[in-house]
Amino acid sequence: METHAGTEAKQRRGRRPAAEVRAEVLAAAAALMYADGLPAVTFERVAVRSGASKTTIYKWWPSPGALAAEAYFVTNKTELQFPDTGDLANDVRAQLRAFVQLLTQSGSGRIIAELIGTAQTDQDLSAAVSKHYTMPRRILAIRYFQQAVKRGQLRDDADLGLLVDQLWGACYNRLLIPDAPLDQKFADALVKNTLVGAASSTYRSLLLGT
Amino acid sequence: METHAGTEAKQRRGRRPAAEVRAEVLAAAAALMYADGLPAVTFERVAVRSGASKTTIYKWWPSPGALAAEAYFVTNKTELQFPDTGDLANDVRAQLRAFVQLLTQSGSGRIIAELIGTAQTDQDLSAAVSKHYTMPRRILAIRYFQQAVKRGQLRDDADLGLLVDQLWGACYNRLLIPDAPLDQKFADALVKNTLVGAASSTYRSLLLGT
Amino acid sequence: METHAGTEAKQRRGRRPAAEVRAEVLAAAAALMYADGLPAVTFERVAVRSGASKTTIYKWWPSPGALAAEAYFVTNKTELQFPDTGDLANDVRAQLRAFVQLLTQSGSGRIIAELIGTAQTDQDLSAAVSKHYTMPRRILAIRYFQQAVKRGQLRDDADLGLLVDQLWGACYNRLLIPDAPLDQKFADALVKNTLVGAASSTYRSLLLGT
Amino acid sequence: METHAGTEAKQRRGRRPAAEVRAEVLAAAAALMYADGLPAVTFERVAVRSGASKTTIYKWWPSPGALAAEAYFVTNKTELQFPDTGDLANDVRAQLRAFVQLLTQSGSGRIIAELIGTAQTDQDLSAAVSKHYTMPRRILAIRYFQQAVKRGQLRDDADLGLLVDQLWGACYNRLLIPDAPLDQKFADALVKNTLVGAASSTYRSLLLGT
DNA sequence: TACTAACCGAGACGGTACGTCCCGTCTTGAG
DNA sequence: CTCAAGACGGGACGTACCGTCTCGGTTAGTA
Repeated sequence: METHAGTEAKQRRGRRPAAEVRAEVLAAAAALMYADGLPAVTFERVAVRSGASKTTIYKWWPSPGALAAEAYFVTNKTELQFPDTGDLANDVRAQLRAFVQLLTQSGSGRIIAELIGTAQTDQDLSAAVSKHYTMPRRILAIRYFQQAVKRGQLRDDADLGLLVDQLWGACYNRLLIPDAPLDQKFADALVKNTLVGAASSTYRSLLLGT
Repeated sequence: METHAGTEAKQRRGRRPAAEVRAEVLAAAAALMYADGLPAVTFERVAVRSGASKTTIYKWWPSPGALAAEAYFVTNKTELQFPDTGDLANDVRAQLRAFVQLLTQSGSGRIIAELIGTAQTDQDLSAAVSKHYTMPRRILAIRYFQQAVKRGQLRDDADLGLLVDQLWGACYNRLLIPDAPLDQKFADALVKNTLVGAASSTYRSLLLGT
Repeated sequence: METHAGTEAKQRRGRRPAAEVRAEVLAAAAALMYADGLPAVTFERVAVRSGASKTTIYKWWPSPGALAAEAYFVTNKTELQFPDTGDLANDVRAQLRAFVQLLTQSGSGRIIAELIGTAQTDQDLSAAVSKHYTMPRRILAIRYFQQAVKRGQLRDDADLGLLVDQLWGACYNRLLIPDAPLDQKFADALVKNTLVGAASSTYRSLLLGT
Repeated sequence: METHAGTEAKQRRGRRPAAEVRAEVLAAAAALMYADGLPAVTFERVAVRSGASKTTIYKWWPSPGALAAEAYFVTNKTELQFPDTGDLANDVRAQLRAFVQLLTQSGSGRIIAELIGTAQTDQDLSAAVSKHYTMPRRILAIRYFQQAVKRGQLRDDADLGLLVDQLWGACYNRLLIPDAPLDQKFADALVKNTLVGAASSTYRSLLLGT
């Protein structure tokens, strides 16, 4: 309690409030991540930068990737919402445009790519990304699509989960395997094709006619 | 021991043919990769296992990832082909089924995922994957789609590159972000929806009618 | 398990008698020491093994070494005695043989060596060893020697403290710096030489004659 | 690259001559040891102070203690010699006085004590101390005693190794277990008693008479 | 054919991160 | 309100890897 204040060199031994430490660790991880990318988020550097000890960090996060993931999610607590105006194409287009915007304009694109990339060899990170990021968004989209089915905008037999992979998955694909550009035009075309299909009318009839 | 000095310990003196060394390095990298995954492919271990020196390996590959990529491509020289029977849906479905098969049944799935994952933080690997793997396959698919346009099976204004992302990209998405299963059923539904669209007939007319 | 919550997990709440806790701590320390040597006696492990908290242990012992020392002394409460039959050589020989026996046959040898060793860099342990172990034995020996002087078996001007170092100290030397064997033969020779000296009779006369 | 010299920040990567590195490591270890005692000699600190990497240090020394030992021996390359003037008592007294001097006056006493102490729980250090320090000195003393036997100054049946333990061992005992002072008076008394024995003349006759 | 010069692979080096263990201090929550 | 349970900062351990650089043996070029 420092009755006689003034000690300050010897400070910082012993226990500090957990919440305080956690916040500092996450802040340090976020700073490193935004500055130098995911590989810069090591337990070692985070410990030094945050003033926390490695022991403490190991107690709370299973891997540097998982720590980075939480740091990202905490600093990017975007409202999870999928506005429903009743106009399927418009709503989805708006969502996808925003998503492409996020991946390309802000610094988030690289970080998300690195998170997903690292998750391929880090089970804990993979679980964290799925639980706190991709899965909630998938569920939200599917709920919206269920409404669209009720409104008669989507076929009754449409595979709603598949739509997510065709729309957002295609964007992730262009993010992670950049053989083709990821932009608004792509988003718009994606929405259209997913809804109306790429087949010519004659071939379409053939496919459905059977 | 070593009564006749140099019988086999000294074997490795003098310079060996570059091609021979390269082959051994790639073989060692492949063995490590299949046994313990991509993180096991380090210059250090490959050097020990292959008998080559680190210096040599550094001369030829810019990063462990790039070495692993080449090791994978060399040991998986699948024929690049896209059989064209004239039946668009069937041809694409066959391709996608084979692709899903590759990603799920063989050990390739994990390795491809790890390669793409690591490529997010390894420019050299990213370039190698694109140049030797994804890009050639994208071009092949687009060429096929161009034939399908000529045959009147795809709309004239269809974005052919986008189709690749919707079909293969969706598969990669389920591989890299495993929130939903990647199987034959998914492949089939993917083909159908990409060609005919998910919109109900009424909403489809609305979208196209305008 | 735990149908009625807290049946035995919560057992350790409320304060337990200090004596009981002390005993458990010492028992845990002794167990660790005999099993894995002195370095295994850490506050951390003793706390876990004994169920006591580190705070408690810190309150009673200044260092792991001091704790280990007490654990050893408590479990080895050998009667402090120096039987006096009146026969100096026999009495001392018996004592020394028993001492060598202790150091070599039982597991005590290693532990005593480690205690003295660690005491070189642990003031508290050094003090504990001296106070509870070496010093009492030194005093006992000196008292016996004083009797021997009175009986006319030792020279009046003999340095009695020095005799302790020559007898027991030599044994400690062979324990701590094992360049030569520590056995009964050594003990016997030690006693003889300490009493009669190593000089030849002529050289002895020369030395004393002056 | 770096055709134009002058870079100096990037220096110190890659390999440096082994001898140079070894010397710097030993110097750093010695400095730490003399300044703060043996516990200050950790691989970590030595690495930082010497500029060498931990990997390198681990390659050459099995434990911090062994490193410290070598650092001590290197900086204290005292001539190994045992001057033989033909006067046994004088020669031994001179040696012992010098030894006591070393242990008490210079800073060596504490270091030797800590080395021997740590050796109790460090096999590698124990071996190093024996091989490079105690054993050579023991042999030297025994050689001298053999000459004294030839000269008729020591009894023919004297156990020469035992004399070492009685003389130097007793000193080590007072160093390591400081229950009694270690000084010149002690050294002198030690020499005398070891040669002529502590028994009174009557008791001595009794002992020998048998 | 001997003899030297250039080259190149084997592997030692500095740097950095990993994950673990321990010490000594301090917050916190159970009694 | 007290005190032990145990979380915290600090720091060392021993290992693995990266990327750089020295060293010494081989080969090729000279006498």
